[in-house]
Amino acid sequence: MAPFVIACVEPHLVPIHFIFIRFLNPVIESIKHDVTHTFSALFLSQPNVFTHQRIRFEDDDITLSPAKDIMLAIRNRCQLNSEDWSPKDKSFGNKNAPYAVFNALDSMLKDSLERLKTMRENISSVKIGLQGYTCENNYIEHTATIRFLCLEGKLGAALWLRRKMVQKGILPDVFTHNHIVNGLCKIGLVEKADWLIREMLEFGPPPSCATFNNLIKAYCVVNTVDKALYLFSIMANTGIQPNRITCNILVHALCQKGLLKEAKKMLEDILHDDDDKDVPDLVTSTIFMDNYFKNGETIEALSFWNEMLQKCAKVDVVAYNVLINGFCKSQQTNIAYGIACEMLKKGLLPDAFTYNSLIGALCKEGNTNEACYIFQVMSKMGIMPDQISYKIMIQGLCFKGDIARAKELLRCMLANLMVPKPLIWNLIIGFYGRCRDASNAFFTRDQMLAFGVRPNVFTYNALVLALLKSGNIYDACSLKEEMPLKGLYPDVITYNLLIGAACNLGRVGFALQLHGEMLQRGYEPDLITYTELLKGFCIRGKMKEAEELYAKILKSGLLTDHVPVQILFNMYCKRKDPVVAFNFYQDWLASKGRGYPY
DNA sequence: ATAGGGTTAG
Repeated sequence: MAPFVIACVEPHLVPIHFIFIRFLNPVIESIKHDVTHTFSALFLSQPNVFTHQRIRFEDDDITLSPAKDIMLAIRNRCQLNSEDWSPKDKSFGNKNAPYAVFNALDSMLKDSLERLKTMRENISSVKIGLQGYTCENNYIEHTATIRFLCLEGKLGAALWLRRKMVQKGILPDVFTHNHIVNGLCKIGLVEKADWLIREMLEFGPPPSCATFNNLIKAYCVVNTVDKALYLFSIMANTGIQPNRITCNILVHALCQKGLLKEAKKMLEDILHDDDDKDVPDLVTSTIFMDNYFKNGETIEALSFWNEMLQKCAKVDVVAYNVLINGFCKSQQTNIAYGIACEMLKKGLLPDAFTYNSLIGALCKEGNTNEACYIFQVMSKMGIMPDQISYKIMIQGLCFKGDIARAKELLRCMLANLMVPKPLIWNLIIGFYGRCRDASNAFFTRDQMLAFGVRPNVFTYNALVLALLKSGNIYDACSLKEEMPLKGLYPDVITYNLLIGAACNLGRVGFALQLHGEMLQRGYEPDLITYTELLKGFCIRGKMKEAEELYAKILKSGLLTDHVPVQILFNMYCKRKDPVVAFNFYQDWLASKGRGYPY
């Protein structure tokens, strides 16, 4: 992908890089060949291994070819991606880009040389493995491979290799197992990780505190804190002492669920006989401070900060970031700014989180000039803006209507070899949609596709909006039909957009047809759907249907804003039914008094 | 060596 992006950004730089590729390619190819052969030899000595296997687990199964994955794992360390090498799109020529591109080329060169080095090392270690075939060498090599496979997310292969080792009577150590547990959790196979820990408890190696922490964290992430707590109790039963990290994982999860009191209680219980319980843990305090800021309780948050300053040996960048973000979120950007300066004076360097918080706050204030300035400062301080920085800036600029600068930043990303996530493209497309500029919306979508970014439901909804705003309901509907062909499905927003547009055109029949289709496909209409339909009935003067629908809304308990009420009220007024309108209004007030939300 | 807190979310 990287060379492809360079090609698009700076076509005139192609020759330099091309020479570079041409120079390295024969070397790379010969080594790739060498690696493949050495590995084939290694694996072919075991007949069943090379055939593609289907590994079946108790509760799930993953189709994979472990040997291939393992070989790829080794080769990936050596691979230079020279495939996508074609200068296609020349529309991104930008005079400011060469420096960035040279930097990128420079780092790619270093990277490639680095890869060549590891490749040589790998080959020699494989050859040692073949000739010597000592157990110790194999053990080190295999556990390293397992770890690498886990980092790559190839857990099927990692588990397979582990099983092979176990079958040969060699048990990988607890660190290797922890990598597998962590890897399984990262790709969402939490149950599988749970199984592995049970396996470890039964057959060894005995799980460590870190093993449990991995799984406890995973259960918290998928919002099954009860399971995490259960695991916590298992831990105690098996004689493994929970540590600070265990506490922090659980405290964090409980706080996020709004169970602050429970979190504090648990902490007290665990730290009951801890000698230095008077010295607060920096991470724990940071979690509490963040939680209080998020609940809008600034004074409590600050009391944690003061305690940290007094009792902790030193505070760190994360603690400062929580403080800065807290003030940013409460729209006290100047204070946040001041704290960032104080942080610098203490010798703590702000990181991407710090800058992103500040930029976000400035954008929210509408101060995009200042935000742009901080954005530049960030780069000068050596912190490269990440996808989030760009997202915040582009969103702020689009909101302000400054599409020129927003697009400039998009170009900047591409020049820095960052491929913008769909969200960022969607912001630009959404802007054009709101401006009724369907042609630029689709042009941006095409650029997105050209950079290999797949549109998502939000992209389609933005495009549907663009078409509807420019009065083209027919094409908007075709777009909805196109979605399943691309593996995407319209959602409630898509339907609401179309239903709303149909109603505005007075085509209530068509709106109802869409509503029916929505129900048929299993989508639950929401308040917006009903509000749009209500509007449609009122526009066509179908008072009976409107009133029936309103009754349905009331009954469903969906009425959480005043819009449907206002639509009906305006209708009664327009129809010169002042008495009806007044009574309706009175009824609504009374229902509010009885505890209805609106 | 592995595990903990902070920035986005249409």
